[in-house]
Amino acid sequence: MATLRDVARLAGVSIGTASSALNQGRKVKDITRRKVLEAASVLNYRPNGVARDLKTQRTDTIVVFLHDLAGPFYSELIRGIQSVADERGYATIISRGGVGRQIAWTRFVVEGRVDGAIVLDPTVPDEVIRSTACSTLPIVLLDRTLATPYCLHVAADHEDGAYQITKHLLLSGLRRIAFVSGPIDSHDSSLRFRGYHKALSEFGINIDETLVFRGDFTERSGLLAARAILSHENLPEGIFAANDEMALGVLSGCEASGIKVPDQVAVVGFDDIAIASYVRPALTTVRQPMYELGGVAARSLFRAIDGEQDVSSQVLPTTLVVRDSSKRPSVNDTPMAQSV
Amino acid sequence: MATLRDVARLAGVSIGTASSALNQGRKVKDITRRKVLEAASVLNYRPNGVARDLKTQRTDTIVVFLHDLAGPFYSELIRGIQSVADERGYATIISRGGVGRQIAWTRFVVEGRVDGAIVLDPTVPDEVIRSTACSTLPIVLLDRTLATPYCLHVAADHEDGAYQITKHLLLSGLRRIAFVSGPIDSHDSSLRFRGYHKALSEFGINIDETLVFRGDFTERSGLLAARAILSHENLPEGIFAANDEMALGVLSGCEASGIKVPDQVAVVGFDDIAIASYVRPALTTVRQPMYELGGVAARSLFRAIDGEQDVSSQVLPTTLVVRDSSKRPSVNDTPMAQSV
DNA sequence: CTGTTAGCGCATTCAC
DNA sequence: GTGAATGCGCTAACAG
Repeated sequence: MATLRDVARLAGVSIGTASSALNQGRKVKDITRRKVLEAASVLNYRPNGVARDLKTQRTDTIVVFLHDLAGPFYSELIRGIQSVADERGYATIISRGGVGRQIAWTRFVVEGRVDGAIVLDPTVPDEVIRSTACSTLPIVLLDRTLATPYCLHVAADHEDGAYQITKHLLLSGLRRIAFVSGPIDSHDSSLRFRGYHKALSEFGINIDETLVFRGDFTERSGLLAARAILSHENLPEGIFAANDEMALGVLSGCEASGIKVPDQVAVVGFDDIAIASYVRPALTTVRQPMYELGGVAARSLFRAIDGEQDVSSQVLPTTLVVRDSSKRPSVNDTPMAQSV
Repeated sequence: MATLRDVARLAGVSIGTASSALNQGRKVKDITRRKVLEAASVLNYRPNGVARDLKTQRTDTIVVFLHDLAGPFYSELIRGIQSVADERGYATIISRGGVGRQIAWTRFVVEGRVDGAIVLDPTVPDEVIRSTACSTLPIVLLDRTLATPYCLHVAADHEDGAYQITKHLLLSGLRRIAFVSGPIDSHDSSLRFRGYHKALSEFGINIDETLVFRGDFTERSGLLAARAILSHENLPEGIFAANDEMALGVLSGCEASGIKVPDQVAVVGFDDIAIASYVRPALTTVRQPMYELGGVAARSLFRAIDGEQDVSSQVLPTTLVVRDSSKRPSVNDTPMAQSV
């Protein structure tokens, strides 16, 4: 592989001149530039990025850590991030969770092969983040908070989303509403539960412990929860699953038991995954503004990279998406947003 | 940020010794190593990966270029790739298409910040790949062929998959089968058409040009194709859409026109996306072994990185997935009961 | 076992 | 405008 030195030699100039001819560094006579460019082309010269990064102490690259790529909204998130990274001429690299996450974390974040990181992966331990975030490596946390320097937070308003969707059920006249939670250590799930709780309180309803079930965000756990719920002596009127996957499981469970949704029981979820609008009945849910979240996260990160000190945490609003799974036969509902 | 020199000084050893104490380079007396480790810990030392990459001329990183992340099987592909990259201690970075693709391509591939690349993105021009693939940067192409050195190919057997699914319809007694293609320049779509053609030929049926429609792999184009097809003077008995998204559009089109699937017309797709099993009727389709494809691609890439010369192209078998959308009434099926 | 030294390839400062 | 020289931080080869 040809190096800058080879190009310079062939062009009959110094290495410094070759460098500034190739980049827009200092002024170079037009003839000289042409010579250098031609030599570079002849030798099929490609600058060595690693050497440049070492010299300039910048990589112009950010990394995004995702737990999994399967979710449909991750794509939106990435698009949002990229839209602002592209503008700045930064490359965006995506790293998926799993076994290799530690390798990637070490390589990119700890060993400084990127200028900043955005993390949406609950399995990255707090302490790991705390011990790596620093002035040369700011980190933006999505859907999680962690009070430590050089660490910013961006999140959708899960609590409000849960509040809205619960209220939607309450306004439809439902009162006995079951809740299927995510894993016990899920921050999102707690916030959603809080919103659920808040809406009930406003209607003077206390949490009925027998109507709260624990899932783990998988479809299967939703199915199991549905079985438990449907075996309850008196059926709830609504079921709020803390995410759509579980809501799909609940739907299957109801179908298997011959319970009609929404006539006998309304079912709602959270996230608005793609399948939500395809399943029958189409699922009422809450949509997070993933594209915007990505954009805001990236902008915050760049501000931190630029050395701005106090970039505050940000919370973005969610949207209620009303579909068939919560449409009561008798009630006129008030659709806020609409489905595909 | 502390450097190796700082650590060495604090530990009272030479920089070379510090280096070999931190890595598993050469033998270091246990006491010395302990001193170095402690100094590193005190200074919160982190090795500079960029400097190391420059020195060692390796990055231990591969990049995967994907057109989009939204597709559900991309996640599987990545998992397959990672499973083998992880084993080798390589980091896997994912790069999405779009505006930033050029930035990423230049930065990672051209400027040598990775050791190899896997490309599943039809929008990367052939010439770009041809001009960058070299001994220091082998490239594995997924679902595409390009005869050029240091460039390998891995693909699912699209033709055979299409052949199988068409034959499945033929064996169900259908004869007039429409085909909805992808974009004209899609290699995948051509191969699928070829399989369709081959199956028909075997049954002594010639291609009926009036039954071939062009789509662009989007759901919307499937819907449009369905409209065109259903306006045909005599309805076909089956519709083979070259991918599932379009098949979903066809399904919508049939529903909108009051055409019953599969009773009046069978509809099949290709890819087995997640929604395929949720839609009603559930979609008959062809599944690509994405996880395996990823694994095979990564293994081939590593072989090339290791300097092996002739790594041959590989083709992996697909699987027919029969669901309701192709079940003819005569085949004794109860359209009343449904299950996931 | 450990210290010294020479680059990896490039951008950049200082002379001219 | 251009050339020569310096060093980014590290690994590895060479000497002790």
